[in-house]
Amino acid sequence: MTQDDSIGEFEIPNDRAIEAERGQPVRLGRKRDHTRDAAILDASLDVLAEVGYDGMTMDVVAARAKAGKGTVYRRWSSKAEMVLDAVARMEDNEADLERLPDTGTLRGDLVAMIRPSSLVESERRLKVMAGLASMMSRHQELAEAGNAAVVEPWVGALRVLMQRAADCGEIPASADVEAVSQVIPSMAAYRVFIQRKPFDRDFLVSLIDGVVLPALRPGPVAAEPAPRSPTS
Amino acid sequence: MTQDDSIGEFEIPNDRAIEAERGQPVRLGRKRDHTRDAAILDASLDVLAEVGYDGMTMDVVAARAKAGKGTVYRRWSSKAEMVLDAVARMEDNEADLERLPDTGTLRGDLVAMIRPSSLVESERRLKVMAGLASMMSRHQELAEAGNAAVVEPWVGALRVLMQRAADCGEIPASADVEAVSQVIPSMAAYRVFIQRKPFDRDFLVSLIDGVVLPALRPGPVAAEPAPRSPTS
DNA sequence: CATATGCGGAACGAATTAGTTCCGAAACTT
DNA sequence: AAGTTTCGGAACTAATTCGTTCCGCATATG
Repeated sequence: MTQDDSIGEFEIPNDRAIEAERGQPVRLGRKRDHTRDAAILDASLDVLAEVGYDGMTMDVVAARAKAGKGTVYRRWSSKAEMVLDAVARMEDNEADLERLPDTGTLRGDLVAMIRPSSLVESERRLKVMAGLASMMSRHQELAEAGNAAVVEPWVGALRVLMQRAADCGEIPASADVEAVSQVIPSMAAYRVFIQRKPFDRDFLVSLIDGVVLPALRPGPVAAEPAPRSPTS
Repeated sequence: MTQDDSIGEFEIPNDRAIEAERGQPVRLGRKRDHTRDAAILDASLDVLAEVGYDGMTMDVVAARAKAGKGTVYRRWSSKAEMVLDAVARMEDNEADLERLPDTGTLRGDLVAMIRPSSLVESERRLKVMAGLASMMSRHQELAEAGNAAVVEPWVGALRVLMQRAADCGEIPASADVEAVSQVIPSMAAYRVFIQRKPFDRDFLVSLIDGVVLPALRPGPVAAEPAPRSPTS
């Protein structure tokens, strides 16, 4: 700054000075529209669920989000980074799993977790996982993001419900809560992308009544059943 | 045939005539080496398990099998057909699942199915499935081939063991054998390509003792546990 | 021996696609 | 008003890969 600078200019710092001070750049020009971020990431997840990582092209994603590719690449430097971000942010929108039911019985709680909206959302997430599957074997970070966003919150919620039932004495303390809480998510994945059967309320209820609750039920304590003679 | 044809020519037909009659062409030239088929399909499965369908290139498969691409395309008209054949033929090599153990107890049978060679083979098959996953959502035929080759024989073997135990009265007739027989394969898939933890004997034994056998165990018959008051 | 096919390998053509660049218009700062 | 950045959209570049074709050699029939 020159000697001619007025005091006024010195006392009322310009935006560049503010930027330098606060580390929050006040940039010239049109501001970035951050609602486009969500639109692009959402389009990514849709395409991912439909055709998988390798079948997904940036042109299709941009077109579906009604965005130019320049807008996409201004935000993420590559397809891989965009997908990673899309998967990571799925984790945030899980209001369902935060407020757990408390009906008085474990069965009531498990059944109460089945709501039409969560069925649709869970199926979409499972399909996203399937779309990532072949990529996950090569990309460790992506596998962890997928697990953290799709499966782990679900397992965690079920574990809390089961642990609470164990603490209340509704199920025996010896129950393997850690293993059983993985049964529903893993069999859901098996059903959605191997069996390709509908992921609906009936399926989950029969899983709860046919596998989960029986596995947690108190049983003969250390009463080894007598071996039958081999049925040769 | 003309009137000049000798009787000899008529009675000893040439190879072309044999071909026409039997529909088994007797072709000129070097014969196709069918041991190359297996080498190429095996290389396909290896590459498929490593990098997935879309990451797999025909050049790499041919090179790994020490074959030229011409040799490959003489056998299958496209990458998709080759992979479909490779997956379908996996189904045949399942000697393990044919001769089921019969130890006298269900637990003994289930544990007896865990052998080092079957662990390795199962893990490879699960990785092949993972490599196909994103493709399966688009290609119905491939999804069915994968299921028939990898999962269904495994589920089927477990179902037989469990059904036999039910018939012998070792487990209650009310047990949901159909659902429980899917637990081990689906949780194995979950472990291998989502959790990415080792697929070993300890995992399977703890699954048998922590989930499968408890779920099949006789329990309080229609004894609804008293609801606790919600833990508000 | 003449002819025809299969072999591994390399080169080639066509199509796809990640990522870049440019356009005109809109929105923001100075 | 002037300058700067973002926007959607289109054109472009460079790399990859499927599938074909050709080569020289091996192996089969006639």
